[in-house]
Amino acid sequence: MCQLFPYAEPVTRWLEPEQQQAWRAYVRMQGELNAHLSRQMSVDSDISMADFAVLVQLTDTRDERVRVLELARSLHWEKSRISHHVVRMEKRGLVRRESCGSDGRGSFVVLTDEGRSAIEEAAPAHAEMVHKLVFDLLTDSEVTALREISEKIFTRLTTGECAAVVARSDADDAVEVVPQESGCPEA
Amino acid sequence: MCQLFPYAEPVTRWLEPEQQQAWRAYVRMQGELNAHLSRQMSVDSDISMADFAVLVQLTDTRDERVRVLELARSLHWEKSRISHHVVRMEKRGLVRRESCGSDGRGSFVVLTDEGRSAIEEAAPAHAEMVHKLVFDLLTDSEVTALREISEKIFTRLTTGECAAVVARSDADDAVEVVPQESGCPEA
DNA sequence: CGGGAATAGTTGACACATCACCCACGTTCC
DNA sequence: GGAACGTGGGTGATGTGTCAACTATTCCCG
Repeated sequence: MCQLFPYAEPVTRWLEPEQQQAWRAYVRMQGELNAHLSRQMSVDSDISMADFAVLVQLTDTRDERVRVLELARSLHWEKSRISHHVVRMEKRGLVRRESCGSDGRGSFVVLTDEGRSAIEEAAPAHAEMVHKLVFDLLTDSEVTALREISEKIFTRLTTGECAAVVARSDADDAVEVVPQESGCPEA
Repeated sequence: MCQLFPYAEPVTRWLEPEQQQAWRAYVRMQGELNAHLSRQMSVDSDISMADFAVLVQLTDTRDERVRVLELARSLHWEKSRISHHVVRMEKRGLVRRESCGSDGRGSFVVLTDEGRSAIEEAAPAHAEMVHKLVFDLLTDSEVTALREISEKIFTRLTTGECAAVVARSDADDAVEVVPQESGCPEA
């Protein structure tokens, strides 16, 4: 709508006041919540949220071993991020690497005993924190709303055009997206 | 419920299934949304979300100059983070530093012309992105819910015990919080 | 069989956040 | 006036995330 300018000076859609308020509130909350949860976990369990996420994936798997790229996909991380992170976790003894017989390129990430006890120590406090900071405050309908809002946005992010530009596991996988301006034939 | 263990093995409050779903959805969404917005901004405006946040604070101020710690407080950043970041932004010409006459310790961060044009270039695309990824998808009541949920959690985070442990602008400001167990006189 | 193309994963440079310290200046109070 | 303490701000080491480029293997197809 409202293509007022023949030479297409882009009409900016700024946020309405209520949208502004909601957006600012969300951004602030999300930043603080992340910071708080990260700090809490690293203070009383000596692992980071990122470590925790990796360990959760490992414990969720039978055999407690996962291929590196499968890890990347389930966490929505870039493969280089996973690679770096696994190196660091290996140095700290949380995981171990094993080469994959059937595919010479591949390698497994395997949970160590130390890794298992780390997550077992961290999980209860983390769950308690999430309760205290989130679910103890929200009504049932707010919990539902939170899920629905999150799912809508997430779906938007991972399907269609957005996904094409952004959902890439690394630079060399990036699909070359020429915008194409489909609705706008040149003057 | 279920205090089965007389010697108070801490009973973990795990998340209910609906809470689990909501929490997972939120975490995934929040991660992807952050990533997407950051990438979009750095791709088509050559500044980061952090730069953007700083520049917004500067343009919101009369005179376009702000004291460093005031910046830190309004952004809820640690002062060392602001300090490092201002150094980098200064190197790229987005801001300039000026010493403060009335207080020999202090210094101002001042918006440069280059900084102003950077944010003016970045803002419309960012606003459009927020529309496309968030507000175009949500009903009015969902927008309200998002704000309320965010405000509740944020308030929880910045008041009371949480704030004491976590809301610190830097390590040496950290209040030494001895838990004190106020409701629990020693045996 | 041979020669791309895709796949699995690594590496190095850089940007960024945090932590623990540090220093300079200002305030207060004796 | 100066000791003690608070405040404004900076520094360097370290851990982490991203990008771009790279190696090694496997797949596909003629």
